[in-house]
Amino acid sequence: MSREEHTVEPDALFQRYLQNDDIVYEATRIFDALSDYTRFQILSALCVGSQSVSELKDQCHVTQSAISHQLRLLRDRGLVFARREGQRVIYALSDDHVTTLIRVGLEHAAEAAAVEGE
Amino acid sequence: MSREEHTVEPDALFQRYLQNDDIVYEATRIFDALSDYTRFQILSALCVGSQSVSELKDQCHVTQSAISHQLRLLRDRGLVFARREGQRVIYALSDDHVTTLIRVGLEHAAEAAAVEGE
DNA sequence: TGAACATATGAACAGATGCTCATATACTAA
DNA sequence: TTAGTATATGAGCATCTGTTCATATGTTCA
Repeated sequence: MSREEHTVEPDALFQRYLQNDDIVYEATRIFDALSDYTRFQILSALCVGSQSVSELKDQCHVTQSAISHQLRLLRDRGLVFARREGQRVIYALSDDHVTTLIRVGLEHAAEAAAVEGE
Repeated sequence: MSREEHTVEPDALFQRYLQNDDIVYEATRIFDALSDYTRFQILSALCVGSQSVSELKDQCHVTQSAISHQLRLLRDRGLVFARREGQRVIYALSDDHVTTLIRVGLEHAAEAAAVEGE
C-alpha cells in the first residue's frame, strides 16, 4: 500500500475535473471523435498499430476522401499524428486514453448485445 | 502532445469485438451519448447518485424541456432508467461502464488541458 | 519532364441534432 | 374538483455533420 503524502483522492480529482468547464468540454470532444462509425473504425485500427491512409481506407470501407476528411478532424483534435513515408502518409494514435476508451466502449456494447439476445 | 506511438498487444477478445458490426455500432452509440455537453453533465451527475429531473436541471443550467428531451434519449439507449417518487421522477445510471468512460475521458481532457497550458 | 500513384482539401448538399415554445400528462393537496 | 407542481412530448427551426465530387498537392520513377 502506497504511503505517498502528496497524492489526491481519486474521487476528489474526479469532482474537481467536473467543475472545470474547459475540461468537461474537452472530454465531450474525445467522445465525439469516437461517436462516428468511420472515425471509430479508424481509431480502432490504429490501436493495433500505425497505418497508411490507403490501408485505413480498405479496412473502413469508405472512400479515400472521406477517410482523409476524418483524419484531418482527428489530427486537429490531437488524437492522431502523421508522418510521411515516401508516397504514403502513416497515421498513429497520439493518445493512449483512446485505446482504453475503445476497450471499455466495446465491453459495454458486447454486454448490451448479449442482454439483447437473451 | 506526445509523438510516441501508443499501440496495444493484440487481444483476442478486443479483435473479435471489432469484427462485429453490431457491437462496433453499439459502441459508437454510447460515445455519442457522451459527446454532448448537456448529456455529459447529466450522466456525470448521475455517477454520484440518482437525481430527480429538477435537480439535474439545476446542475446542468438548461431548461426543463431540454433536460427531459435528453433524458428520453438516454433512456431509449438504455443508459439510464427512471422511477417515480410522488411528483418527482428519479433517474439513475443503468450501466456502470458509463462511470469508467467519464473517468477516463476526464483524465484525457485534464492532460490535454495541462499540455495546452504549458 | 511527365505519368502514375497517394493524399489533402474546398464546395455543396442531405440528413441529423439540440434547442425553444407551447402544450399535454401525472401526481398532490386543499 | 381545482390549483399547483413536476415531467414529458410534438413541432419547428437554426445549426452542425459526414459524405461526395472535383481538383489540388506531393512523391516516385522512368
